Amino acid sequence: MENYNQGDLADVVRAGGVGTTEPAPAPAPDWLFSTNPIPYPSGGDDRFGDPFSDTRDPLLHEIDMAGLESFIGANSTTTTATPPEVRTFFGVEDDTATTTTKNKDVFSRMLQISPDAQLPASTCDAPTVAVTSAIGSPGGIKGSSFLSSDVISGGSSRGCLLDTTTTTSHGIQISSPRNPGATKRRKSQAKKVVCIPAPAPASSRPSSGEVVPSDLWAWRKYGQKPIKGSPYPRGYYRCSSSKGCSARKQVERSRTDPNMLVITYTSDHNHPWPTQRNALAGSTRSQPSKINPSPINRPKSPTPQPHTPSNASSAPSISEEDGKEEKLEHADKKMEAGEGEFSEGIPYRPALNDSDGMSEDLLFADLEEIEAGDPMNLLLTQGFGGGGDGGKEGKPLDPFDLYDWTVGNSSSFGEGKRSPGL
DNA sequence: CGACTTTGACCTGCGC
DNA sequence: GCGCAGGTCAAAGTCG
Repeated sequence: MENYNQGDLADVVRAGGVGTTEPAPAPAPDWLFSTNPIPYPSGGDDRFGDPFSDTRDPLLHEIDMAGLESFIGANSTTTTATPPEVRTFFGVEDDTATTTTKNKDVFSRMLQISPDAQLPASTCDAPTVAVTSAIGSPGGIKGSSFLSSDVISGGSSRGCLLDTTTTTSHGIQISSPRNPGATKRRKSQAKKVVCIPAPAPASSRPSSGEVVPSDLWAWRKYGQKPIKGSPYPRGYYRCSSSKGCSARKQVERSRTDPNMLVITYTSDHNHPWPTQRNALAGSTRSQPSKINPSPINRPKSPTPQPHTPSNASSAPSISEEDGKEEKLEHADKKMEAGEGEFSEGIPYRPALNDSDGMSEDLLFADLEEIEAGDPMNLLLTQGFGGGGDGGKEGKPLDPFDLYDWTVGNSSSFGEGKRSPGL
């Protein structure tokens, strides 16, 4: 469900006004929220060529809007044109102020999407939550888009998925890389840009530095390039869950705000969520045990929901600066010990059933678990600051800790490590 | 052994 | 048409 369809890129991610390199002024621009209706769940024809587009994002299922309200809470700098749905979603309403200060902080760091998806790096410069409007999209912003793992789990509090689903006359071609049709549309290709606060500038890890949020999908890095004008390199990832999957994402730090990570999703997954262990194999490595996403990542629906990463830009990972290594290690050990794969409060169990056939019983049993002890759940219902993350030793639930930030796909993503072809 | 990361080279889109 | 910059490939090396 990459909820964006195959429309023109420009149509897909269209934000208004804020320029690219200039940090946006504090007040959120009008384009932050779509004025269009937000059909949720999505459907219709803007599915970006994803056969699974119909299915809702599992993550979506994880959270109920009510929870979101409190979860997303207050801060959002919203805008005038914010539709009720959206406002509610982001807790724009005043009464949502129940969210903790942390929550506010988190959102205060949220991103905005640049009008041009091509310039993601500059999009997140402003500490605001921006949601591109679904301009020209009959469907408007799809719920799943909002509730991507990025937004919810990975970025949930820390990031914002910007996705506008638009159907344009162009249509997108999802084809093999070398396929002219695909490569040709460099600028017209639909993309989703997600900005999330980055754990920290790669400074702590000069060479391997980037911290890439994980998500349910398995991504394999296939390239990295320095971007002109940006001190940070851009990493290129493709979905490794399925060979034929054309889903890709680019990860880079905002040139103006190193604390922000800009993730651009291109194309869509042509397969269901990875349910097999091996499908996540890669991610395990790059995102050591982290994959495990936060509870939120665990698909709630009985059947594996195809889903678009786009929504999920990320799952929880531990901040690099926050003792990520230790935590990860801990998590890994737990997994190995069978204490629960994906411990750390990460309910996601990809291997539950090889064939997507997780029984409802199991599923719901899991759900109960989630409801009972799921950090995200707590988060959603209680706001940040309180609950315990399953594996976090009862530490206060820090929104930032919640996310298991990967070490930039492990060791990769070293900044300036590579200067290929340039 | 399989999957991932790294990295130089190559290809292609896009602006001038 | 040219050159730049971005995007992808693929070989080599690494890791669990």
